[in-house]
Amino acid sequence: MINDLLIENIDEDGQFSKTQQEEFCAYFQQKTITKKTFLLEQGEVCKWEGFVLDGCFRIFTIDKNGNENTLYFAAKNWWLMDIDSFMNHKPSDLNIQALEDSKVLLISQKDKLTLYESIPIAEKLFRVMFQKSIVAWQRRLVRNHSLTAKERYAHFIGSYPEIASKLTDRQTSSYLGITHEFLSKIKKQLQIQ
Amino acid sequence: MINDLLIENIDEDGQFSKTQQEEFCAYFQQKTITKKTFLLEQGEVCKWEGFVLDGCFRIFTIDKNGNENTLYFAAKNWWLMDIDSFMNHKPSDLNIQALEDSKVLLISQKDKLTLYESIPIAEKLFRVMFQKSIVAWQRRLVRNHSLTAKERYAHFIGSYPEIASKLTDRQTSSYLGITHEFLSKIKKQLQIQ
DNA sequence: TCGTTTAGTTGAACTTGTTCAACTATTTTC
DNA sequence: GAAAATAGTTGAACAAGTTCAACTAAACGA
Repeated sequence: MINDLLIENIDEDGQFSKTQQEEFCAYFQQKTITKKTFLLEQGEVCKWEGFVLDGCFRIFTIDKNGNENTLYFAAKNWWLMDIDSFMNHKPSDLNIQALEDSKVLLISQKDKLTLYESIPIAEKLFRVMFQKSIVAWQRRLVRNHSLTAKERYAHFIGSYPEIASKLTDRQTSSYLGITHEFLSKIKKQLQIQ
Repeated sequence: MINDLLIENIDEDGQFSKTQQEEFCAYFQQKTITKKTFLLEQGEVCKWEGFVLDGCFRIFTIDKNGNENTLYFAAKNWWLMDIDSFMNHKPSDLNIQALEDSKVLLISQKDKLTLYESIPIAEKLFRVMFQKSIVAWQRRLVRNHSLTAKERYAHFIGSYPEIASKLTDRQTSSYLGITHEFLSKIKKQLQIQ
């Protein structure tokens, strides 16, 4: 019952024993989500941490003006959750929606705590995962401050071509922090050149 | 030899025993840094994680055009480091400079590893710390995408008045992602209203 | 304390990105 | 397969933020 993709993702360096791999995977439940379904809607408490086995999700907020703001996309081999809501048992500000038919592994709050106690190495592996995530957020901030929208778009499709190809322009623009009209103009400019 | 500020910061819920508090603190070395001194310069490997006892630091990048981009400020009771450089022993992209005479506690890479092995609870406490940090980065991104520069400035001085009061406008503007000229104009507008 | 550097201010011209509206193309749904 | 909804395109007017240059104010170093 070991899920290779999951184990490979969290335990790159093979620190788990075979038994631990099995126990680790046993905490997760597989779930199938159809396109456009919300895995989490703002207002709900996020009761799980998720790992994408297949498909793609968009994690986004909606502000008071109704504008959507995409935090990130989670395709195969990515984690997804509202950390704040999950940690503090409070209503989420985030929406998590499947962009296509998808499969995820979910672990509940209770099982996550049990996991950390039962497999102490897991604590370390998730700490490292969160550290890497911070680095990625810092880099994104710097890009947002130092690059133009055109440069950010080029960086995005260059860095995540598989994800970018699955998105509508509206979804891409809400990730880049620009309007979809302006993205349309950027794409036109890039064609001409 | 227990440093109350440090213990209070990392172990809010009092999970450490007295002995563990002492051992934890023993890994840290105090260092005094004079105003304008760099605790880390880009190109160096970040060999420590730091905790600010007193004073204030600015953590920033400099891009190819020479533009400075401030990731964050670290005042008393904040952590500071280049996570990527520290984790992966690679040259840092970041600069960390004291804005005033400051005192920090530093823990070396080696001691950090020893600490995690010797006090397993520390692993959990740092994991939680990193999780909180991700939440903060996500919120900052959403603000950058959904608020105007004027609104971001108002949010910043409202949220961190003590830090904001120590900064030059150039430092503040490099945090907000705008030019210092434009910040000057924003401040004028806010006065008139 | 004087001279020099650094920081802040202001205005004018400019660039980047937004808004709104009208249109076309594509998907979805029944 | 038609109708309806959603997505993308384009243009014109506008707003937000930048650039450059010239100036003033403040801080710093010898």
